[in-house]
Amino acid sequence: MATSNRSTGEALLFLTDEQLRQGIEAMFFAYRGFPADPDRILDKYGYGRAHHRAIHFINCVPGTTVNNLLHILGVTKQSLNRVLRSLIEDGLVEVQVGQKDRRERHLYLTETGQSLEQELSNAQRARMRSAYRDVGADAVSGFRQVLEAMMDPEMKRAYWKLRDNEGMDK
Amino acid sequence: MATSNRSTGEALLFLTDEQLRQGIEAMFFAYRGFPADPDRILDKYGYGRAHHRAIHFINCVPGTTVNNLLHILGVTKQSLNRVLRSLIEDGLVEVQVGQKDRRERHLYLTETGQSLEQELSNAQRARMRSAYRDVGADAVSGFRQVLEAMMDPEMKRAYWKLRDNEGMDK
DNA sequence: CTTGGAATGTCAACAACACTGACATAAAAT
DNA sequence: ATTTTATGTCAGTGTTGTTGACATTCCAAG
Repeated sequence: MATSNRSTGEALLFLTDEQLRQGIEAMFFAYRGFPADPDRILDKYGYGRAHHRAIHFINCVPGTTVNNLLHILGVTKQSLNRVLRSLIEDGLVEVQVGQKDRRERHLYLTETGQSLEQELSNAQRARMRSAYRDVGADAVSGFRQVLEAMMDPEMKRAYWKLRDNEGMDK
Repeated sequence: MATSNRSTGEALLFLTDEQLRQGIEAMFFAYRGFPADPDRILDKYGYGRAHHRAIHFINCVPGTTVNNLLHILGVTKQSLNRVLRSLIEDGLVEVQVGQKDRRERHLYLTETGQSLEQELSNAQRARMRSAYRDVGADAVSGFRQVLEAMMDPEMKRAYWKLRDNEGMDK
């Protein structure tokens, strides 16, 4: 099991139940305030976190299909549809019927949608940036490593798929 | 808008919008699967995440008052009360009227409650332990540093208060 | 002792966001 | 021609959060 834990002494101190519990609680408290800044903005427009998530990932992968978005977000089509409908009605999201497969609906942010995305994004990045700056590059690297190691294989795939898609156009 | 830090060179590469966005998404995907293992256990008992959180922190700070728990969890008394009521009815949580101030209700886990807490805790720790082991102590340290830097001041206080309370008895 | 306020509990109504199940439509695939 | 896939929609339900209103209990100050 252990690779090279000679004495199993303090080499594994960070694996004690106590240390693990603190990590779990750190996740809880960090994530508790994490969406607070975007929430304030969303409130102004009568939207919730579900709208934010949809906007975020449509911006990330412009032209994504409904089905793809479903899997990224991990919700049912009924749940997503409710959110999408209001975003489309309000002119933040544009739907384009697929050219190759006309069953598919490709989703894009309108200019209005992009503008809200920027507003939300800036708010959320500000918190992250401030935290990153406080701790330095090495800590950030560790942060990312642990998060990626914590993901379910399925979610890790979604995460990397997004990173690969970056800069790609349809 | 662009955070190209040409003058400062690559020293601040981890502060680019792109890097920050990836950090945000890493948080999203990691937290998405984070409560999955406990959720499966809670389902068996007909409980939800709110019950888990209450159980977790009552276990952490035995004898905590309702009001204190309220602030830790960041919910209203009505919301917490619904959860507590079912936990008390089911015999997982015991209420003790305060001796000094008899308005206060001090909360404790019963043996049954502790047993469920262990079951949940073990499941959640397993994921965390596996992630920690994969990345090593340095990354874990960075992980914790970033999370703590991300917390709201109020939540940081709650977090440290819990850590101080450790090992204390009433 | 009376009054005020704090801590708690309870009831009702409501909203956001998730779920399931059922059904409809259009179009691709076989 | 039939099946499968992608999507949308309707109805119902559940968890978890919210406000607002009101009652109870009890400490503390006047």
